[in-house]
Amino acid sequence: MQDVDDAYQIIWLTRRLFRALAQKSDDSLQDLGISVADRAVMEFLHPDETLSVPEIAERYQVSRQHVQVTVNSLSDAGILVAKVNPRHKRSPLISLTEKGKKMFRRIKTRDTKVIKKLFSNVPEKDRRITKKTLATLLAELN
Amino acid sequence: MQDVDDAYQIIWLTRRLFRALAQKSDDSLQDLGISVADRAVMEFLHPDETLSVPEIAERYQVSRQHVQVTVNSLSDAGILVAKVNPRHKRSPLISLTEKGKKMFRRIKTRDTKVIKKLFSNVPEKDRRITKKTLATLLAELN
DNA sequence: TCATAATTGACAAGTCAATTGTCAAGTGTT
DNA sequence: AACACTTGACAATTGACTTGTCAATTATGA
Repeated sequence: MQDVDDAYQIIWLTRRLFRALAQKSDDSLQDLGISVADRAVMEFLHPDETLSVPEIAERYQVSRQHVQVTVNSLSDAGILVAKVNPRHKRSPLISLTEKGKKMFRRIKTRDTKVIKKLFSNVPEKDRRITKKTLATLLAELN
Repeated sequence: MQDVDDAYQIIWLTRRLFRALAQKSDDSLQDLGISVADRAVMEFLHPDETLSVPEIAERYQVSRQHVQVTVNSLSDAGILVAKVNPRHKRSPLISLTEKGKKMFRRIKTRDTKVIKKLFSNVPEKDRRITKKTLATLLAELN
């Protein structure tokens, strides 16, 4: 059962890693008053996407209600703007404000530093294979 | 920035995969009335570990209070037993009951089937590399 | 050995990412 | 015009955690 053993451990490691990453991410975003969910939404809109809430939800693979809440709070904070959607009166198009773009650039710059350090001991080939493997697994699950 | 790009995607994939796995795991455990957290605790005790609550918490990297709650509920369900700890009157040693062992074996058998299928397109070498990469990242974060 | 510090179970309250369900307004289809 | 679908707003709930507090127990170091 050696074959299943590695598989099993990959799954276990995915859990652990997820939690550790979420923790780290959370810490890093704290001073900006941004949650991990907020960050994810911003990512879909950066730098110049213009999407309705249901569209974001679909890409994020999350309920539209959840996205709605975070879009609303980011809008209140002046990070997102809603522009009239010619195709749907009730469902405006959301995009980053200048403030939002600037903030996301800042977030990404910080992340890049951390990620570089995090992956400093992982050779490029291994990164590619890991990426491919995870993508395969994810595809298999959907 | 190609190097950071793969890294970035690995992190993103870890998130996605975690959620997809949690969903799957949840579905699979539903009929047994076991949560993902319950399962994790059972895993640390299977097949014949005997640990106190704080010890489980340390291995799980989770607060002892959280483990306590799930241990209590699993004990109520007859899945775990507490035996007197000669080294600490207030902190009994926890282990799986026969019922608990049987249940975990069942869970693991089911999982193995799913995992085999899930990894059917991932060659052994890639599994090893993925495992190593994730372990490296996790270690780096702690 | 004795005071003080650390560990532990029980209980409580809160957080965070997410879900499901419902309603009424808006849209598209036949 | 009738009907089904989409959407934003609102509400309630879930699951996996956290932090904090209390009182009982155990470890320690002068």
